[in-house]
Amino acid sequence: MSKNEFICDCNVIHQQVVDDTIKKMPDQYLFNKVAEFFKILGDTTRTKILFALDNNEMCVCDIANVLNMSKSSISHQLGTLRRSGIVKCRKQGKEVYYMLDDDHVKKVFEIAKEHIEHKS
Amino acid sequence: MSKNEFICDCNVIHQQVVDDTIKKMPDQYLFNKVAEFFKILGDTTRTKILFALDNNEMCVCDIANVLNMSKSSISHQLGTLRRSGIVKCRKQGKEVYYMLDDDHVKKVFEIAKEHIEHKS
DNA sequence: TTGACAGATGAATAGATGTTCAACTATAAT
DNA sequence: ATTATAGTTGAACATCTATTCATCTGTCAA
Repeated sequence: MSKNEFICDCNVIHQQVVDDTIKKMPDQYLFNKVAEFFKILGDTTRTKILFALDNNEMCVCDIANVLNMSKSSISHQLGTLRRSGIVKCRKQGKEVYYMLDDDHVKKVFEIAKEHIEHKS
Repeated sequence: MSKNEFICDCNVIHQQVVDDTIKKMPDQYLFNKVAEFFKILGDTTRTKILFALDNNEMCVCDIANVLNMSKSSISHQLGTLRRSGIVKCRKQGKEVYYMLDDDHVKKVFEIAKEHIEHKS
């Protein structure tokens, strides 16, 4: 595949607007990162976990009980959240305690709630 | 499936924290809505479309050209964004112009960018 | 040392999702 | 009326992803 190959199957109607917009578009990397961030938040299980951790740090078994889901499933999702830098953990004995590692998540949640309340 | 059936396969370790957290959890409906909102934003094509519409309204062909993607693909994604109340459109002749329909989206994007810049 | 339990992890499966393709509607121009 | 173009839409396909299952590690207690 050539770098300059065009996939688009239709004509430009407003050349000026298209050119200006292309000039202003950030690079692919940023879009991927942004979409990745939202994708992480776009799952019911993960949103519940993050909400549960909003006030307290919690161990895996406690989170599993709050959500009434299997330990394994929760552990997988916590791994995803940890690799994304959204939660962090500390080990104490047999247990692993998870907590939020990003103030941005709280803010984003607030705005999402506003959006939903506004639309409904 | 009974309403009271438990799927969780492990013991509660901190009963007080678990009880308090369950009490504070919003209902299923809100979690679904929040996750749905983020899921919509969690796709590179859609994030690009929203960014492109940040300054100007644009017709489908123009957006397709900016992203160098097929008309059909863009139209499908615009449908998704419209059904979620994130963009709206107006028809003029043969063309359909799309624009952002939610101030919350801009705010959420700002915070996402902060998050990414902070982590990298 | 042995048994029990918290947690992690890879493979497998089932369900969700994005793009393509083809067919369709609607509007404008000849 | 006919033709061309903008846009929509449903089906098909390929890819991605969440949960489950089985297995593994590490820590504590007896």
